[in-house]
Amino acid sequence: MQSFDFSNAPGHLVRRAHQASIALFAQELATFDVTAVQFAILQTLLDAPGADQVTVAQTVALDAATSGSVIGRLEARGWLRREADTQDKRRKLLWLTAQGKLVAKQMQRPAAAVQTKLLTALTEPEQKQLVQLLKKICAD
Amino acid sequence: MQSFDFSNAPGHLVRRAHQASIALFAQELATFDVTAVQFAILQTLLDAPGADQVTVAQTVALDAATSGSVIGRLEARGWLRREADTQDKRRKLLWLTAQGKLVAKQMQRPAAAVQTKLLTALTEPEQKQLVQLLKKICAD
DNA sequence: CAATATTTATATTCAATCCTATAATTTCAG
DNA sequence: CTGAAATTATAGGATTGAATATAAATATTG
Repeated sequence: MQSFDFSNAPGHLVRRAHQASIALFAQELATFDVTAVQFAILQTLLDAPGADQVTVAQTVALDAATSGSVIGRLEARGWLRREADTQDKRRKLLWLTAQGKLVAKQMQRPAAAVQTKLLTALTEPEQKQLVQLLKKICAD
Repeated sequence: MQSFDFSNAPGHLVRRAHQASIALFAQELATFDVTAVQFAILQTLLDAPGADQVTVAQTVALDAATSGSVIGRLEARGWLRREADTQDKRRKLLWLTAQGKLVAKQMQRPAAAVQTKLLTALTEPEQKQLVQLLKKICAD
């Protein structure tokens, strides 16, 4: 009398995989006390210094309200600063601080290790396949 | 000067897939105003009436604190009731109300539709493969 | 049996997440 | 140019989620 088969429901599996990913990230980057989303924002700004919040939110796949609050925490931490855009006064442009740049780079190696460990149960071809399949269902 | 390749990072893809899943669920079950986690708990109790919170939490893959708060909301909504276990007074046993049973069953069809729609971009063999791969990385 | 350890539920705290609304700007249409 | 529409940031509210601490009860060990 099985009501709903969770063990094979992709939605449920994706939630669990996300849980595992977040937990692994926290563990692997414990010294930095940073979350996966915070890391993503820092990396985005490493590549695109001076981006505004909307652009960052889109890059990282967050809505504007969420990115705003995460960015606020990164600012409080001294890893980035917000600067009003003189051209468009609605915008605030984001810049990593020197310390922000430094830690953002230091985080790259452990963050890459997270990706590896997350897939450790899979063979190499399976790993590639999973990434391809996930990309397909995430395509806008 | 690509710092970190998000587009191929499984952690990031899993987060986005989870986002998509949650959004689809909310949309497909809008009439019930229920979340995926709430649905999972209701289904668990349909199969295992009288389970305690720890058992439910394990079944659904949540920690006890989180499941406690979700269950509190379901109770407030009148979909389940908590009953102290006379054998073990630490425990509270959970039972769906008549209304809870009814809506839990009504939710099954749209919830199944979510699973289908989530994988709509994939071919049938790809769908099966994705589920298998996710199960592998979620295995305890 | 008594002291300790474990288990269960809950409260608290923090973060991420989204939604809605609001304020300030900017852009666009007429 | 003026009014309407769109954009940007932010605030507030709700849920999910985990960690930690606590209280109560049960189980285990000496």
